Amino acid sequence: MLTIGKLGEAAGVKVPTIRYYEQIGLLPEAERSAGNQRLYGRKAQERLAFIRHARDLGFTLEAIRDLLSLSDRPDQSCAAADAIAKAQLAEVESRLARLTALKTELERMVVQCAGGSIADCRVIEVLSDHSLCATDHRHPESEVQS
Amino acid sequence: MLTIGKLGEAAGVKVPTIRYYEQIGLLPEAERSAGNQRLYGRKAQERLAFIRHARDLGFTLEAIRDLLSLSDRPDQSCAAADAIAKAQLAEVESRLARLTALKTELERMVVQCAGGSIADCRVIEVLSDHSLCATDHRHPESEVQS
DNA sequence: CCTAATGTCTCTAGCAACTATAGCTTCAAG
DNA sequence: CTTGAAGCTATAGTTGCTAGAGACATTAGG
Repeated sequence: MLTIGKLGEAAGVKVPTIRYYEQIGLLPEAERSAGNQRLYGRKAQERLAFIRHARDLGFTLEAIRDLLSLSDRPDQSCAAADAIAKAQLAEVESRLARLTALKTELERMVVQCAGGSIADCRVIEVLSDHSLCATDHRHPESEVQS
Repeated sequence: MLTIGKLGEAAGVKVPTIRYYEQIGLLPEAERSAGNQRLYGRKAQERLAFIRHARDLGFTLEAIRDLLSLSDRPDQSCAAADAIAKAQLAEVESRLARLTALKTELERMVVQCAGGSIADCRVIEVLSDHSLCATDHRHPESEVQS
């Protein structure tokens, strides 16, 4: 049995984050020691590793919640898990496309800057006027994290 | 003079967002009509367009605050603006690198899924075990939005 | 066995950048 | 003159944590 600190160390997750995951029901309530400290066994360790890994891949906690509940029912079809992963892939692809456009625009901006005064600064100028942009980098959908 | 609704429409920014920008001091306090409604002139319109455009390019509000104060002093060197833009470019590049790794991993995951039951699901399996991954996609620094 | 240092506990508040809600007032059209 | 849209303020919620306060638990050294 591991204390929360050891568990966090093992999984690469900070202690308050583990407590937070428990609080929002992503991890079950931990067993407690005589002195009321949380104790974790191998199952909890695996579950946390799963969460960590999915977070690293950019899945939201909501998606992870769904994936975890799927993984708890090994006899069911994996279509749902597949769909979640595909949605995440699509999300990542769309972010990639957008970031690529941003990169292009920022590069143009930085390269064109001759280093004079603000009055002639391309950075400020381009920011002031979208029509100076080569690509259409406008905010497409809502985007969060990662 | 535009009302807040018209301004938002013109700039592609939602009304509450404009009020929020005013609240955090990114936009100056607007003039008011006799009936206490906000009224905006061309300067405010340009400032909001600048903000919107910079947000679209992924700059944080803090960076935008700096860029705006730079653009208010046209006689100064543009080195600072250049540095902000370069930092943003670096940020975008690092996010791109990470997202590219994520995409690779998610594709592998999705392609390998044979569509059977959860028990044999590659998606779940890979999430359970990082050593099944081809790339090192571990969370490098902190990352936000965009 | 005692003490000091570290670890853990709960609870609350804060971060970015908004978005949503409630309950009110003002404005423009018919 | 009335109705409905748009505006006002203020507060709370979103996501995924992170930081802090103040109290208890555990462990290592002397």
